[in-house]
Amino acid sequence: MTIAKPDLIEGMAKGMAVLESFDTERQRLNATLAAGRTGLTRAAARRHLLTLAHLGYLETDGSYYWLSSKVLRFSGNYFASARLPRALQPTLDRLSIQAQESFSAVVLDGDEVVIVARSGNDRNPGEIGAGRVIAYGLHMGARLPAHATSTGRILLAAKTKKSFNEWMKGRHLQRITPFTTVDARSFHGVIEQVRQQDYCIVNEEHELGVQALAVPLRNSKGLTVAALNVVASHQRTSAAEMQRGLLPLLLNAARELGPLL
Amino acid sequence: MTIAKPDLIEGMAKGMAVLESFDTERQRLNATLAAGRTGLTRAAARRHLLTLAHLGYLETDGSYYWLSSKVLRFSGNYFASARLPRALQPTLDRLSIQAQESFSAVVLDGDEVVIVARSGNDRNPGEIGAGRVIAYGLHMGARLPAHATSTGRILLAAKTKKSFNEWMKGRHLQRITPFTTVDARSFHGVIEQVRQQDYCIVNEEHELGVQALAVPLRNSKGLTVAALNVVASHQRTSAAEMQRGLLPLLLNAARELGPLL
DNA sequence: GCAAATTGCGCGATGATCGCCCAATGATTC
DNA sequence: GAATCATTGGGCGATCATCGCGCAATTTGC
Repeated sequence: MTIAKPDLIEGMAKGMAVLESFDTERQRLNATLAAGRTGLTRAAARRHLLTLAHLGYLETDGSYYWLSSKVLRFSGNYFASARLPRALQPTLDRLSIQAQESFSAVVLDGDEVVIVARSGNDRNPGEIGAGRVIAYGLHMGARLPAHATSTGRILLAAKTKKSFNEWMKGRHLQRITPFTTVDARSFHGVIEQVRQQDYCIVNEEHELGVQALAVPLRNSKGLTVAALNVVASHQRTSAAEMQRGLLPLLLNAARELGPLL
Repeated sequence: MTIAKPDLIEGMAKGMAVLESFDTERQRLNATLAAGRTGLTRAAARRHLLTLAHLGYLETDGSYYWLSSKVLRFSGNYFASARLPRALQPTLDRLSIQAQESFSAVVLDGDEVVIVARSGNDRNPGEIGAGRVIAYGLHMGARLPAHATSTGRILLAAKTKKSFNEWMKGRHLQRITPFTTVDARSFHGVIEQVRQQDYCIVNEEHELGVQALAVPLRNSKGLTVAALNVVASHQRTSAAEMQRGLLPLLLNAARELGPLL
């Protein structure tokens, strides 16, 4: 897939780049900004923005552009078609009711994990309309850095050593919090440990005050297809408690889900 | 937006058509099928499929293609940027806990409504892994026909009469269940009634055994920006009960949300 | 109120995309 | 089993959509 033949549509690639340039940091763009973010010329960016707006994927006030709800078509179709999220969602819902915690299932996409199913009432009660309404920004389709998350480490540990080494090759692990493991040698050790215990606890390496516990989801052939995790407040729950109270829950769910994946 | 200038990128429009041709009915396509669904030539469809696969939006086994989890980037970015779903989600979560029912917020997109926020535990307990795991297929980004849904009718009733008439112009209302209103004259009456009562109950016109109650969500300027609804089993809850028990809840939520929209 | 910077957009040149066509593969029938 | 038919993968030259330059209009800064 990495090898590009001379019969690839360039206009489409640029358009997708434009559409992706609307990310969490920059949600409203004009032609100049989009050109800057995508590397296109201003004129090209303008044409692509106009086209995308014409097609309904962007809304515009004439000079600035932003994503419209039409982009949800894709995720809607994905959720309708992909068996993975459909198979996982009921279990996640059940878990969140049983444990009163927040659960997510993710897959690996490059150096990030993508949330494909989630459940849990982790909004801050009483804070409705205030700053952050979805705690930790964990919505469907959200992407988080693989190296600093429990699920990411599970999925990295599931790679063959060769494939993992390739992934690490020349990679600079970004520091997210003061506790993030950024040293390559240490990180190799961390992954090795995950391989051995077959679960992963990450403590405040991605978000301060948050700790997460993840397990792999393997299909009936033993192939890891996703990772399942639970996040809890660092203050409220200790790592030991997590391991005692939540790990069996996750492992059970993973075992139960195996045949469906 | 409807007027297309001669500086619109055609390749991009075709690519998006290809990407959208993976819908609920057809989830796996090869070049020939995609060409048929989009109206492109087989050669063009093939190039676009290859391009999309190369960019990571599609996965392929060499001949067939299907959506990959990368399409969730867009919805992820949309959820991160759009204030509407962020503002609504906590309220919906609260409602579903209070009422133990399933709530959705939707916006209108052409002749369909798109779910932009939802909550509720409407999975069928004990049916895990069986046929339908997410009851009624109500996932984020799902699209439902506007004319047969409570929310759709709310949003249609919010249009000016002129705009509504344009929407109706030459439209054939599709029958979804034996109870769906398909006669244009009757439908005008239905919408008129929604205008007057400012809420909408729809009974088994979209799915047998399901009844829904919706109210408009208006911003502080009085403009209807979305619709909020609750669905319940027809057997379990009567229309009168819905009106008595759930309508006040919805109206309260709508009033509460007004300033945030 | 003037100058500098930014933005909107027309235009001719160019190269990416078009779809026809052929070969290879798979399906069907006798 | 062989021969025919249907379908698919992919090359090739022509053509037309896209490129980005550059000007005019507009906004910003002082």
